[in-house]
Amino acid sequence: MTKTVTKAVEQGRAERRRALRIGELSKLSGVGIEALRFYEKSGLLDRPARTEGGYRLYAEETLDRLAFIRRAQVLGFSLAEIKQIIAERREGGSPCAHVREIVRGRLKELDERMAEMRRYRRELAGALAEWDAAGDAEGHICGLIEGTEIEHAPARERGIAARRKVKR
Amino acid sequence: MTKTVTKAVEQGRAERRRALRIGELSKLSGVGIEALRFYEKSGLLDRPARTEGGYRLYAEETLDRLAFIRRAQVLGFSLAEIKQIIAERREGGSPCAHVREIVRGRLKELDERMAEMRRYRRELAGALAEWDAAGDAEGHICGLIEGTEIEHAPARERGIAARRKVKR
DNA sequence: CTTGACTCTGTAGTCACGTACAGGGTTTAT
DNA sequence: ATAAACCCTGTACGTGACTACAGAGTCAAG
Repeated sequence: MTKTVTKAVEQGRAERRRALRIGELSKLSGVGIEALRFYEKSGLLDRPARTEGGYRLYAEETLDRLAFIRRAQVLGFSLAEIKQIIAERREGGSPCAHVREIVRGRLKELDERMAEMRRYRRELAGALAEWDAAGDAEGHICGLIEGTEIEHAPARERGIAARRKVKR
Repeated sequence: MTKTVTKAVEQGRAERRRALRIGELSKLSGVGIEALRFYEKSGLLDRPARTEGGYRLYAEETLDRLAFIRRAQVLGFSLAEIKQIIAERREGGSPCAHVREIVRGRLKELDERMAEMRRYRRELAGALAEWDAAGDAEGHICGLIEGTEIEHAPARERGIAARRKVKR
């Protein structure tokens, strides 16, 4: 164990200031401990060094990696995509072409989705106004909804895993 | 069994043209069989009549109900909300006040979300343009992502279960 | 009366992204 | 040397809206 500690210290001096244990990394990065382990299991984080006792020892670079992951997530990339990007990078290629492709697709999706949302907003607001004016009639569940045209709901709505629940 | 069949036929003549079996209802409504059973279990569809053998026999009104559900879904209501609306209606009250409330909330959410999406779009498109101009540098995974400001991602992103995966 | 299409119940699995234990072992400060 | 604080693995749970399946029973046509 002294050996490992020494190694960690050497690293701390020579290569990096210090190795982080999972709790420190969690605090510094804002990513929960469980999530860190989950990322490791999912291949988003490399398996870190360990102490003799089995504790994970992260290099400080991991903070950069995590920042990358968070940013990419905020940009709407799924963990699977992020993983792929990282893997491409590791294989020496520049993943940016791929990233660019994804981004272009995302932009297109986004535009479609925003158009749809505008339509939807119009519908909702229109229905609301109408209802305000007319009051509720009998014999149906709610005219507000029943009166809404549906005109064959757009087929999409898949693949925009984007921007869900990236906390903080 | 003759009794039930007779009842079904009476219904077919007197009240409604015919009772639908689950497969027919599924085809006519476009809602999968399993989903229909799931809706029943979730309280979105009333328990239908049954043949002696236990087959579900749906009144044609069920099509209206399903259309209602689909429309509400397209409008961004969750199944839980839809269920509540239907329940309120059954209890004699007009759910429209409640619906209106939900709709108002939805509109607000929607506006926020659209604003966020516009921001996001700008970020993405900006990053893309920048990348196109600058080419890729070394030493990082992808400047496209790494260069993106993150400025503390918006806290929201919850409660807009809206418009996900309403198929067809 | 038999065949094949249909339907039944109940349980389990899917997706994405984690969170929450339980039941241990390790490190560190005193 | 001991207690507090930390960490380990593995599994199960949570969401929302379904989908899949197994194994059994029912219905309509020929």
